[in-house]
Amino acid sequence: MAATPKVDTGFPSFLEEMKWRGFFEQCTDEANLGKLLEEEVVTGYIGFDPTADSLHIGSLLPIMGLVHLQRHGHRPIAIAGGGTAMVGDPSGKSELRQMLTLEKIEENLTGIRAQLAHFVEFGEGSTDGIMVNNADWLKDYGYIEFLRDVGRFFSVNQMLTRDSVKTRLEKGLSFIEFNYMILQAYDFMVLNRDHGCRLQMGGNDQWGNICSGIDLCRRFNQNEVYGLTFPLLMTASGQKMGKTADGAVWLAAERTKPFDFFQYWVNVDDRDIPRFLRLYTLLSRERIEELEKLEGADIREAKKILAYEVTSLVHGPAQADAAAKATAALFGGAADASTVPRSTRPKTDLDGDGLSLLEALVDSGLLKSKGEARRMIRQNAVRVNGELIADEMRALRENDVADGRIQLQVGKKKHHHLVIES
RNA sequence: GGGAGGGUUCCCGAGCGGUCAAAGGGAACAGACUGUAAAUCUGUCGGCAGACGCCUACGGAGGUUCGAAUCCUCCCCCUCCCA
Repeated sequence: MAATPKVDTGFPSFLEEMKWRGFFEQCTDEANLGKLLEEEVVTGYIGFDPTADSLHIGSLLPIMGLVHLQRHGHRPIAIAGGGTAMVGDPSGKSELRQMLTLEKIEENLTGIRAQLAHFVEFGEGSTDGIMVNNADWLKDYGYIEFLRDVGRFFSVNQMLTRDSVKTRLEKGLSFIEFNYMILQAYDFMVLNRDHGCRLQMGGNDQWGNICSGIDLCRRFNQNEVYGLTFPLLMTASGQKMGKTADGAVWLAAERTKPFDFFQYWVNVDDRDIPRFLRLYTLLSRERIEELEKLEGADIREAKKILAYEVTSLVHGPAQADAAAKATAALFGGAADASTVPRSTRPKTDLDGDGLSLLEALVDSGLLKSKGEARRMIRQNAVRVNGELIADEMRALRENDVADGRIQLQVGKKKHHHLVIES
């Protein structure tokens, strides 16, 4: 079985590239990990939480971590936390999160599995990735048994010193959350034992959990394993990655349309561009350094490239092309508008009194309620076919149709075309 | 188990019988300015209705009152102190 081929990355080593790209926050034993990576194919893993049926931009960073690992000729494991999702990680959260049902988690796993396959080559070869679900070994483990097998290796004293626990001690921490660390450590032990996994990566908030896993591997398997964490990303404006008014930016096309996804990246703060190019694209070092030199309005070029590259990674080149084209049409004045978000309506909707603009704005998904639509019109934010609308009672009629469509616009950035079918 | 303090609109957080769709801040959105950026200024920020207004909201269920987010009862949840 052929292994996924190693890629010429232009970097001397995996760690070098991770550092340059900004993935490297801290590492448990850099010298020895570096040596290991040089000597053999290393299996490394990252866990993903199946809290929704799609991953969002926040997960893109760890995903890219796996991608780079594989490109350097190592073997990535993506572990879906089907078991641990039932418990809930207290790290970085201020309160107990909602518990998920088993069925819901199963459902979510299916979606996530498919998404990860876009990034990582899964298969049987020596450097092909694999995907596992920790529910397989956690779900039916008996409580008493687990305590005797695993619990005895954990010191409560030490657990209490972990940041993830310590910060929650003031607000309160339920016992179930307190156990999360043990479960994650156990995961690492299992992957080490059954798959020879020697490295766990994750966000820096996972540091404590990773360290616990390393300890457990040493005690259980007498194996030396390593941990590497990524920085916890904030945008330049201090926001968590990937949050917009409508919530998270998702990787699933059904949740966040490729066009909107593309737009998210185009609208990124100037200050984030260098970092994002390094973290979220596979562009070469030379190319990125070139783009980083851009200043002022020229940064927009870099943004478009960033948007194209990321969209292409997530949705494929065809979707990225389409989004780029639509963007050019809407913001650059190019003629081709064929890829702008659209919906169709029968011509008869325009008969009689016509179609209420308010309704059209809401139905198209541009705005959430008619009230909001009214407000937008009052604020001079709504345009039909490029023309500013002042009348809330405006109706769309046949003479608004040009070229088979009516163009709706809210604000500067939200566009929608109503395609009229006769 | 006993005692104290809490649960308010996306988040934080005022309100403690009518003038409350609820102060203030943050986030977000829109307008001006720009480069589909940032900063700044202005405006908006539960739903329906052109408007009058109507409806839904202050942990849950009842009750008192002309009238409750505000008072009473029971329940659920959280924090703290004692055991």
